[in-house]
Amino acid sequence: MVEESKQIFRAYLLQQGLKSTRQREIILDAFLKAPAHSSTEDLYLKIRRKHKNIGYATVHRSLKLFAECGIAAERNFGDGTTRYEATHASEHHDHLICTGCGAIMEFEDPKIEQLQQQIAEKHGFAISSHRLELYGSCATCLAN
Amino acid sequence: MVEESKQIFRAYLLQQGLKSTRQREIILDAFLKAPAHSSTEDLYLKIRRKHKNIGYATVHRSLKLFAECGIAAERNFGDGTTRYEATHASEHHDHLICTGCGAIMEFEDPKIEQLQQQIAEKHGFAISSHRLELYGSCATCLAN
DNA sequence: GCAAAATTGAAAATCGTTTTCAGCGGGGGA
DNA sequence: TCCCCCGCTGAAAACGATTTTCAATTTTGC
Repeated sequence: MVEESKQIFRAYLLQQGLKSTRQREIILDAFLKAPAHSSTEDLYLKIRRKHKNIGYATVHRSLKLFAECGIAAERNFGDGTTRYEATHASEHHDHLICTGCGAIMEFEDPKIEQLQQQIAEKHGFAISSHRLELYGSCATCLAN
Repeated sequence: MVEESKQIFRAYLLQQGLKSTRQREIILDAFLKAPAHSSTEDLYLKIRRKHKNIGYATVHRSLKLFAECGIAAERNFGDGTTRYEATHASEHHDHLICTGCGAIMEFEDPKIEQLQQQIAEKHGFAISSHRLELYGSCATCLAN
């Protein structure tokens, strides 16, 4: 899956007349290894540890590129920072977010997707994407 | 419904030891009359037309208060600005957002809510709120 | 009315994000 | 291979929305 993402990204660069650079490879590697839902800052700090000369702006620009070519998805859970998630061709999924400890869990439900489709049709609407987030307390936080 | 919201707000102020002021009443009035999904800026400019001496910060602070006491809900549709929506004890609803013209439509679907509940239970999770947004093209934009 | 405490408005600070710009570097063509 | 064009980079500055600061003002309980 990681290799596939890399190939998609490289193909995208080629197709768009963009260049393959050392930095982009480093950032791509770091991104694909990082935990899902990392922020630009998270990733920047992580990369910074090994590569002192890579700038925040470059990390930011690379993440935008990843999102453009489809190997990453931007997420926004309302805490003011944008997070990125590798999509590596996986099924779409939604999120459960614990407002107590900040834990983020993923789930998918075809039935909900299907109902969304029906609602859109009823409004003459063509869905291109959606977001569904459930906020509350996770099992661990409930136990305390 | 408007009256009910006003009473909830006033009760909240009292309960929290906060003060009822001319500005808060003006902003509350304007908020309850404004279109759903107005931004702080929208509301500020609207109020500014009649009350030249009410500051942006006060509008902002009041909206936060409205959200705190439950008569308003913060929304964030990914365009970088926070929008507020009067809840006046209405049923919960979700949003269809047209990425072409920016139109925002509302819908509700008890079946989806129910499925969400089931998913949460499966993960030992207690939902306190959720958001569901469908992005795409509205009927009008599709016709063009 | 008085005093204590909260509120206000303007301005400044802050936060994450995005752009600028001068120098660097990739890679196609000679 | 060597150029050269043009995209890329990093640091810093710009940006836009949000939040805080602070001195003056207003509200509220007594």
